[in-house]
Amino acid sequence: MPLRCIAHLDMDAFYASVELLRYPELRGKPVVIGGRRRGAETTAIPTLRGYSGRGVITTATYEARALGVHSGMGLMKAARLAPDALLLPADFDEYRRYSRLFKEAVRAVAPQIEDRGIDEIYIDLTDLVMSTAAEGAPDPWARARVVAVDIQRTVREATGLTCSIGVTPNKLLSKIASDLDKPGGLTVLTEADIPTCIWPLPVRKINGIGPKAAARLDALGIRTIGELAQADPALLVGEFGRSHGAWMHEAAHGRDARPVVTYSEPKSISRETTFEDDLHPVRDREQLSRIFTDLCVKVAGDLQRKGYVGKTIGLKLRYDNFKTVTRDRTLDEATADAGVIRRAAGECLKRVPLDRRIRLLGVRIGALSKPGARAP
DNA sequence: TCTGGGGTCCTAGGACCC
DNA sequence: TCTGGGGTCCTAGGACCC
Repeated sequence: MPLRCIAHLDMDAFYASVELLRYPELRGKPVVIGGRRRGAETTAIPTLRGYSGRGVITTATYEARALGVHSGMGLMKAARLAPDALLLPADFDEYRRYSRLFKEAVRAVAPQIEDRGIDEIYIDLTDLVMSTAAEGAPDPWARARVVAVDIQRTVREATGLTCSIGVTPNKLLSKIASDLDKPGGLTVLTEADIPTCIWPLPVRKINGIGPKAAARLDALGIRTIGELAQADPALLVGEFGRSHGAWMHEAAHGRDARPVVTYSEPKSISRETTFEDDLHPVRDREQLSRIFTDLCVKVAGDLQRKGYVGKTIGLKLRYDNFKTVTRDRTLDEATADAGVIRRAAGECLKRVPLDRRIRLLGVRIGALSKPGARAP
C-alpha cells in the first residue's frame, strides 16, 4: 500500500468543554458531567458531596481529573475523592449540536472523514497533502502538520472548543498519537518514531486491547507495546486465537491497513434503562411493564425518525448481581411498529429466568433495512 | 466504591439446505 | 443406511469503544 497520511481528531473533554461555554464562570474549576437530570428545584450547581444514586461520570474537566476522577467512575466513588467538584447532568442534544458544528468545520477543510462517535473522527489527509506538494514544504509530514494546525484553528473558530490531533500513516497510530499531548496537542509520527514514541506505552493504549486482554497479557509478562512487539507471535496466537493473536502482533508493530470509511449504515438501534432501585419481577410487575412498553415505543420512534425497519427484536436484562442476559427473535417481516416490537420482546421476556430482582431493561432492534429498498 | 447508555464486531453451536 | 463438506441463518454471550 502506498504511504497514507491519516489524522485522528479528538475533542478535548468534550461534554465538559461544551458546558463551560454555557457556564464560563466554572472555567478552571473541577467539573464532572454525569447522572440524571434533576428537577428545577434550585438554580445553584450542586457539588458531588452527598451524591447518592447509580450515575457514572461521562466526562471530567482536566481540573477534576487531577483529583483522581475519570469517566466511567461511579459518582458515589467520585464524591468521596472530589466532594467539592461540581456536578452537571449531561445534555446530549447540545453535545450533538456541537458535534455537527465541529464535523462540518473539518469537512470544509478536509472532506474525507470517518465518524467515530460524538467527539472524534478520522480524517484521510493523503490527497490534500499530496495535492499541495508543489506549494509548501518538501516534506509531506511537514505539510500534514500545516493542514492539521489549520483544522484545529477552524474547529476553534466554529465552536470555541479545542481538540487534539494525531497524524501518522494509519488509524491505529493516529489514535494513539492524538492522546499523547492533550489538550490542544498536535503529534505527527512516522514509522521511524514507533520504537521511541509507541513502544514504551502500555498495551492498553492500543485501540482494541481492553481490560481483559491487558490482564491476560500482563499474566504473560507483557505490559508495554514494545514487549508485545517482541513477543513470539505463536505465543500470542496460542493465547488469543489465530485472528486476534496475529492482529495484536501487527498492531504492536504499528501496522494497520484499515481505510477511512466515510459512510456506513447503522446495524442496530436500542434503548435501555437502569432503574433507580432494582425492581422485583412479580411485585413491581406493572411498573416493569410500563417501562418495557415505553422502551419499545422509543425504539419504534427512533426507527421511524431515521427511516428504518428491523427484523430482529432483542431483549436485554441485567439482574441485581449485574449478570446480563439477552434473548432475541427474528420476525418474518421487518417492522417499525411499537406494538409488534412489544409483542416480540414480550416473547423474549418469557424465555428468561425471572427469579431475582432486575437492575436494567433494554430493547434492541437489528437486521435493519430501509422500507421500500430491496432487502440487503 | 458496585459499575450509564448507545453502539460494533467476533465467536461458536445448531438448524437447515445443497 | 451411513458418510461428507460447505454455506447461511439464527441465537447467546462477551469484549471493546465512545
